[in-house]
Amino acid sequence: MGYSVTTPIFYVNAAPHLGHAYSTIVADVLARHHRQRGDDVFFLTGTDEHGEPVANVAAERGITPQELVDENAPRFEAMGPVLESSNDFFVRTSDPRHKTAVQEFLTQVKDNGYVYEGQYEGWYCPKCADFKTDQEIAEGNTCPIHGIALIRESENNWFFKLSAFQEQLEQLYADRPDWVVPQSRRNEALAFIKGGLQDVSLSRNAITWGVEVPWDPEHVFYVWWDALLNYRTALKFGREGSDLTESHWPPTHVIGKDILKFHTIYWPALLMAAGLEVPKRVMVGGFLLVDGAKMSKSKGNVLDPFAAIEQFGADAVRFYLLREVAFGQDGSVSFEGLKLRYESELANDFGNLASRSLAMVRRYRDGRVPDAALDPEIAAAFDGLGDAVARQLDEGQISQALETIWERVRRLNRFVEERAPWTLAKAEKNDAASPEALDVVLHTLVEGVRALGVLLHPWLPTSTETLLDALGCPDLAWSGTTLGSGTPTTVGELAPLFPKDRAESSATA
RNA sequence: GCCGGAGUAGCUCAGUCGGUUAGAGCAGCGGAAUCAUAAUCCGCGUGUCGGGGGUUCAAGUCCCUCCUCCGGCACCA
Repeated sequence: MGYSVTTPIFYVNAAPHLGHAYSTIVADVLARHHRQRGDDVFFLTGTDEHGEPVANVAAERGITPQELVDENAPRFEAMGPVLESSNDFFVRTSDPRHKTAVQEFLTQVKDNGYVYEGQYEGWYCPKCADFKTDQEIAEGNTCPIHGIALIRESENNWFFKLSAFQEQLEQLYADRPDWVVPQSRRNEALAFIKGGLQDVSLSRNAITWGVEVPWDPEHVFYVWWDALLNYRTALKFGREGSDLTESHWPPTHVIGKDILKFHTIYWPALLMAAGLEVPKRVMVGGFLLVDGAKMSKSKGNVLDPFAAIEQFGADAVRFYLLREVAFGQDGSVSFEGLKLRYESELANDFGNLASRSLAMVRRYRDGRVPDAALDPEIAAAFDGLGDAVARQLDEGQISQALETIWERVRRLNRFVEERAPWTLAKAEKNDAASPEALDVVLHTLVEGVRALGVLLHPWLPTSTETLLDALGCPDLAWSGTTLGSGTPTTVGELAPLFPKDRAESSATA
């Protein structure tokens, strides 16, 4: 079954930062999870390269827009491997294949009767050669960049008939209440729709850095339409030798709350205008805050994801961001918080659970996992777990899914204390007990740790593979989340998955 | 201003259709144990469930009102 998941495509004007990394990690968790389920996954990310801001920066630097984006896009592409992102393709909107597909798509929308010519009126800066939005206008009706007075101007413009989709959009939200998650964002979008939709401009003729309107070459498409269409166009050429347009539509989108309107109103309307199915689901994330304020470079207190990864590893940073901040809400992150969760949860809870489990099998059974029954209490605690986690991920409850799994991490540590294998081992030595009791404990424990490795793989891709290799059970298939389905027979050496000395060295922040 | 959401232990939050002594994690204090990365486990909270009023046999959970905070209110990538 085809499954496609996307991040927003990143605007190449600035350098990659934590926010970009966050969206990528969330989408990667979904992508990896679906691969485990056996889906044919296409995970797409990329860069948005057109529009006025890029053209402006290029002009200031005396280079062409294309030169600028060719310089910046690779920095975003390079972020993927650092984060252990498993994206299948990296789309760039300046790619000629994308541009052609955008033109075809929007021509179809026009042929379907949803595009017309009209007048766009607004405040215009002659130096920027573009219109300013109300929020952009500086004191005294001046340009925020050039400080000169803005003039009221209008230009011929192609419009998209958004208003024609008022009812269909309302129907969509009524039929599929969880189309946009979390609920609060869905309500926000719906309220906007109910407020009455006006048509929106589809093109600009004041600027040239964009995709040319095929039926009116003086215009380029307004960058948002061009950008949104990447989700569709990349399916054509994103996988060498095959066209995924049919098999991988509709996609699941991961976005940030700042681009809600484009993805939950404009985008589905545009797809309706083309006669296509709307996205499967839009998962809306919040902002990561530093000291309670939105991150800003000027504050200099930003948690630098790349420095953090260098010290703690990608797994730890992925885990931390998704664990600390409830997906969908704003949340504060810090270097101290990362260190705390690394030590208490990754090293002490999970890493140490793996260490102690394997160590006991080696110590008491020479590294051979005894063939025995599963402890009924632990079997019950794991019953239905894979399905529960899968359901939570499908519903965008990324944080809850991780918590659901973590309850079992704690449960297994408690199990060790309850059964005290070391006591059973002593009793066995004194011929006071049969080996069966200890066999059951060790077998259950190792099997539980293996299942956790499969369950946690989307969040901790590298360390879970190390763990599963040590158990001789590298299979990541989601069916392996069922207790008793894997059953390691021997255990190998396992170095600490999350060594504490990594947390020792001082913070770079 | 209008619309929406939220205000629960020091911190971050769960609390399903209203129903037994309001929960978890973290931090703190005390203890047990020793398989393990000095890692784990157990015990310990007199919390005005934002204030006030109301409905009900019964309200964190419904209604009203006030206070505080956040988000949205159209073309910002």
